Amino acid sequence: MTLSPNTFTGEYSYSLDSKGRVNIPARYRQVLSNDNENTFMTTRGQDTCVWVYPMIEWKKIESELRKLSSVSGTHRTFIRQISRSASPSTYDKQGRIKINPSLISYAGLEKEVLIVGVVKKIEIWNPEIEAEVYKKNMELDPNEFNELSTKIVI
Amino acid sequence: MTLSPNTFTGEYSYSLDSKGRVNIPARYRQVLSNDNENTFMTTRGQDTCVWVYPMIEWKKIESELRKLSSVSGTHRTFIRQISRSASPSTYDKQGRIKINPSLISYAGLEKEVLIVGVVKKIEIWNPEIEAEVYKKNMELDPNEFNELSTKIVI
DNA sequence: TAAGATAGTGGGTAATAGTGGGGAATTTTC
DNA sequence: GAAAATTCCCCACTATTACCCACTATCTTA
Repeated sequence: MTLSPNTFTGEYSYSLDSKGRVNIPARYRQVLSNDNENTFMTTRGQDTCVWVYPMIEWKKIESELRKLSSVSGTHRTFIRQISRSASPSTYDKQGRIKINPSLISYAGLEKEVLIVGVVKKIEIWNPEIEAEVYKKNMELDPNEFNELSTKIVI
Repeated sequence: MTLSPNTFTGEYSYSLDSKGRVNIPARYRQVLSNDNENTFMTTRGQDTCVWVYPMIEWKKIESELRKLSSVSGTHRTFIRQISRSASPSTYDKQGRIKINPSLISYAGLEKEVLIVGVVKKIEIWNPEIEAEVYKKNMELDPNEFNELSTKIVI
């Protein structure tokens, strides 16, 4: 079926090899539109993980970032955080992209990694860290979630 | 008679086979509109069951999720929780879809499963769990039902 | 009620996906 | 400019998946 292009869902448990490569799940590659030219932008996530954007989606972010004035300190920090670590990566014949050493250490990645599709982008987690973050988030304000879910999930 | 498209009612008792496949009742397949291309999205239900959306219906949720900004931590968590368990499945020549191992274990599914049509989507239950949940819900606050009656007329 | 059509279940096999590693090409460093 | 390091491309192995076929039960129709 023609799934929505450049839209990622589901989670996968894959491995990061000794060369710093991770597989992009086949299903994700299949929904990538051609104009991405098999390329993703990898960058630091807002959470402790690596964010992987299809190139097309990244370009939208770039233009959003351009619009944000650098006047506000928060804005500057935000732009710096997301932009400084961004680096493109094209997947090889086997469907793997390379993750920078600096991103690997930022996200605390080890051999086993958790890949999560979060609609517009892909997250790469150390599964243990994700579990902690998950637990912490569940303790957070459930009202907001309820509100969101009554609006969105049917 | 022509039934409403993508509208599911009635319950069925089917079996989940050793490969994690369940049949979609023939009647449900018959009311599926063509633009679904025989594909469903399977996700974790709010209750202890698997939710199965016709693709068209899921895409509405997806587009709502796309509107949320990843700058908000709550939004990020919300998107992640909905999206991570979602995976598409096209039914085979025999009319079966595949249920992820993680969804099977979440919903506690065993060989015999209960399939319930809940209008916009389909639920897959372990029949024992469903019976418990049903019992518990009946004991719950009848006021909620009264409140519902102001919203919907049967 | 007999025969054909449709529906549900089980399992085998070819194709695909994921993982590891070798070696050529390229870049970096001294 | 040579040695070392890194990157990139390719091949090979294994596990998983998707597709196909077959059997039985049920429903439909004449």
